Amino acid sequence: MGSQTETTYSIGEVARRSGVKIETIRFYERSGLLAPPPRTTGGHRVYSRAEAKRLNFIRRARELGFTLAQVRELLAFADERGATCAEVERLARDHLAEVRSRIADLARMDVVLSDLVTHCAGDKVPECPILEALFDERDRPRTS
Amino acid sequence: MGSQTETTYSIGEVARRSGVKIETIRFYERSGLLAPPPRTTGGHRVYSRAEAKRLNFIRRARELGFTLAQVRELLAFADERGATCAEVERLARDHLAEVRSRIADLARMDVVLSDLVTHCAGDKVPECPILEALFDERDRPRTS
DNA sequence: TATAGGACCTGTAGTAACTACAGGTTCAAG
DNA sequence: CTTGAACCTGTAGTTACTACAGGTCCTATA
Repeated sequence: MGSQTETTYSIGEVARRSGVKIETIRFYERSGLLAPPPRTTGGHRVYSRAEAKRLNFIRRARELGFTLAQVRELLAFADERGATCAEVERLARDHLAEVRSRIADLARMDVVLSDLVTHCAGDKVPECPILEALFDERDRPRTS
Repeated sequence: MGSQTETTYSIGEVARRSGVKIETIRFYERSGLLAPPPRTTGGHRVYSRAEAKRLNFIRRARELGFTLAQVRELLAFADERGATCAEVERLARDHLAEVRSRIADLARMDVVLSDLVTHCAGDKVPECPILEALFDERDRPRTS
């Protein structure tokens, strides 16, 4: 029974180390992404180095645009330490496809908006071409 | 007092014509984007052609990624029929900048994700390079 | 040891922009 | 007059947090 000196952190410390805000950490705990940590006698959360790593993982995945549901899946794969690499890859590929489709959507908006703002010749015109264009009835989504 | 024959529409008709769902129309009314329309004696909403145009405007603006707050502003400009073209242009330019910044964010995600998925060599590896990379502590956001 | 004040606690409500009910009422066709 | 589609209100759920309010705890200093 050697008394191991394990480094522990308060929620504020773990927040600083992982780059995830305190409120968000508590939110992740409520959401089941993080196991409820042990507490001090006074009720303060006590974290180990492992939680900091886990939070870092979550932050990185979120920065890459994974949803929390996807992060949950990724963490499940990571937890079950098995030959699930192919599934992780599929998840990442699906997400990449999603990201590209969002880029395509935004690129379309860019084209139309760029066109609109170039047609706006200062404030000399009584009728604003931008407003006109928006009132226009073209491009109704197809009614299936 | 010539009795004018004004075409009127039910909420369902106006929804079909504008491409905005019924629930969304009611939501827009609650949100103050649409004035509460007159009702039949039974309480059903009665719309005129003008509301259909307005809804079409909202839909087009939303498709271009304007927020409802921005749509509210655009509609206010359109309502006050004045020399506010420059302000409309500013709003559109600001939004265009926002769209481009979102594209840049997504493009960065694309780069990292593409890199991750190419490093994943099927299921032959015991340790998944994607998970490894996510656990990695690089790229912490700067603590100001 | 007392105390100040920063860090922490819970629980609730707010954000954006809808969407999805439940449980009713009205309208229009036959 | 009856049926059933369309409409009505009001509330709650979604995503991923963020922002309180109103407390309690921890720790460094005097």
